[in-house]
Amino acid sequence: MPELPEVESVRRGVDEWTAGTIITGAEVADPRILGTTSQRRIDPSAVDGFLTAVSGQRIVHAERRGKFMWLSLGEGVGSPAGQTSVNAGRAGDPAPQPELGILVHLGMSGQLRIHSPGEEIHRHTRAVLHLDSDRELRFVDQRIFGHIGVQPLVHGYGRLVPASAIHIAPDPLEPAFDPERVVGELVKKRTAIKAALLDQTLISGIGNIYADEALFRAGVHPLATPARTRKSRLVAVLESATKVMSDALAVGGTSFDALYVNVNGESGYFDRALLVYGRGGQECVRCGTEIAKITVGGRGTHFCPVCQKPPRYR
DNA sequence: ACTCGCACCTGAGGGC
DNA sequence: TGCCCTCAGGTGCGAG
Repeated sequence: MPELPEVESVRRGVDEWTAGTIITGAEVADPRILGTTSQRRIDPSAVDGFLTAVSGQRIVHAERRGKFMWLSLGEGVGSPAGQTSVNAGRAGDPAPQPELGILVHLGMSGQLRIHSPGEEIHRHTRAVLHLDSDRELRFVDQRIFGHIGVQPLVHGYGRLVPASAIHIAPDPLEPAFDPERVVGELVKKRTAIKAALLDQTLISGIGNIYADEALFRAGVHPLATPARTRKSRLVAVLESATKVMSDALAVGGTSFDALYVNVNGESGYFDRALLVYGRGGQECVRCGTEIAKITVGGRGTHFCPVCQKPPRYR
C-alpha cells in the first residue's frame, strides 16, 4: 500500500513522537512480523532476541530511504533495571558499539500508529514498542507483508542504512539521488519501463500508483523499452515521478481506504489528484479517450492509449 | 547476468 | 445468505 509519500508522512509523525524517547519494553503479538514474506519460519528465540535488543534503547530519529523506514538507536541511558542484558555486558568495553536500527517496512498493508497505553488494540496489531513518554508505537499490518527487526546500520549510497536495505537505491527526495546515474542504468534495461520504475535497486520509493502517474504525466507508454527510449524522455519520466511524489507528500499521500493512514489515523488526500491510477474505463482527463488497464510485471497498469503512444517497436 | 513469475497473507467486493 | 473467484499501495527468491 504505502509508497514514498505515504511512508514519508508516517516517518514524520513517528519522528515527532519518538525521537529522543527510550524504549522501555516491547511486545510481539505475531512472530511472523519479524520475518520477510519469504522467511516466515521464525525461530522462537527470535522474539526474545528482538525484545531484548530493543528494550532500553534510545530512539535517535526515524529515518527513511524509499519505502524502507528505520529508527536509529543510540545509548540506552536510563534503561530500566533487568532489561539491559545486551548492553550490560559491554558497559565497560571501550570499543564503539555497532550502530543499530529498528527497520520497519510497511509492505502492502502496514501502519505505524501512536497510542496511549490502554487504548483499544486493533486486531491486526503485530508488534508494540512501549516508550518512556507514556506512549506506544504500534505496528498494525493486516496482511503481514511488512516486517520489523533490529539490524546493524551499514554504508549504502553515502548513508548509514539497515543491512537489509543495503541494495536499495536513493529515492528522488534525498540528496544522494543522482538522476544521471539512474538514466545511465535505464538505457541498459530491456524490460518494460514500468517494471524498471518499480525496481528499487535502480530508483527507490516508486510503487504501482506513482509509476502509472509518472508515466502518464510524462506521456510515456508503460511498455516502452528504456533502452530504446530517448534520454530526454527518460529524464522527463524521472522528473514526473519526483514531482508527483512531492505533490502527494504535500497533501499527506494517497488513501483509498483505512489501510493507509498516518500515525494519528488520518488519511491523505492525493487520491483525488490521481489522473490514471484506478481510472480504467473512465475518460482521460486530457483527451477523453478511455483509460486502458493492462498487466505489466504482474501489476495492474493504467494508461491513456492516446496520450501515451504505444512504442512502434513492439 | 538479466528478467519473469510466483509465493507470502488477509479481507473486500462482485457474480451467481 | 453463501460460495468462489479476483483483486489489492510490496518484496524476495528461484527458475528459466
